[in-house]
Amino acid sequence: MKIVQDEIRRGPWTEQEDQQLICHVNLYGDRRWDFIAKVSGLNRTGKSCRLRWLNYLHPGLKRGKMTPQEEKLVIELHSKWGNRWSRIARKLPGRTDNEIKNYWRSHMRKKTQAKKITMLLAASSFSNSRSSASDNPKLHALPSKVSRGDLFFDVGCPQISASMEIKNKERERKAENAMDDIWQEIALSEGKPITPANEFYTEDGCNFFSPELTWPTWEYSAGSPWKMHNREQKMFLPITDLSSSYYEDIEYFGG
DNA sequence: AATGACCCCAACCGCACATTA
DNA sequence: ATAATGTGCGGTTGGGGTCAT
Repeated sequence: MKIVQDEIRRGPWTEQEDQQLICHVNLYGDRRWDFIAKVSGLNRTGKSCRLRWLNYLHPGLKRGKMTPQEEKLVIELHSKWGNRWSRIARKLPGRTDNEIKNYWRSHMRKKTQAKKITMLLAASSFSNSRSSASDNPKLHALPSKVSRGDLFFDVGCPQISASMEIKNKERERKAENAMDDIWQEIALSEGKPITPANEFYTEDGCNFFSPELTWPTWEYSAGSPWKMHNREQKMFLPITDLSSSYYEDIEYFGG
């Protein structure tokens, strides 16, 4: 006889699933995700539960737009550490690695594109004032939609904008997806070469304005079925007496 | 108003590493 | 010592929302 297992659920979480997960994390702590996935009755994988908790349900999360300070810090830290999103996230209280990663991809790319345009325009007008933008193969390679309202600055050149309505958008999109290109572009636009992420790394060297992220963690009492691993202990700074008002005490944020 | 293009972000995947049995 | 299991991380994808035409 074949045991038919309930199919593992995927995709967006419902309000009810969220409540169930919160309830069980409160009971068992935010570790043993496979266990939580099983006992909660959620037909989700442990990984999925962990991700939902860390990226969405965690009480310490900060929602909303990145502040200019946060943006600056992300840029600074990324120049030091590269795509070490989780490490960068630890320096931004309430922000997740996923959030920073997404932010970087969307916002930094736009910023880079905008910079590239100004550089190309400057180069174009300097090197060859006779040729039009449409003659310039480099300008053909520019993204077709750079003048959206949320761009970091206004390109402000209607002739160029018109010339940028390029036909082969598919090719551009694929090119844009290459993360390495983005880093190269950023390095170029900043006028400095890319350096290995670890080269300048010191844990102390990044105290800009944010204090070390202190994620709330769970008390592991003697009676608790869970024990914190050495690795995990290292991940969290000591926090005293969270037991009484775990959620209420979680507030940081900013400077 | 309809449609297509694009952006944002939640969620997934695969891999690597740590821990446990 | 090692296989199995659990967790963390970086990269990628897909769907919904928004904007431009």
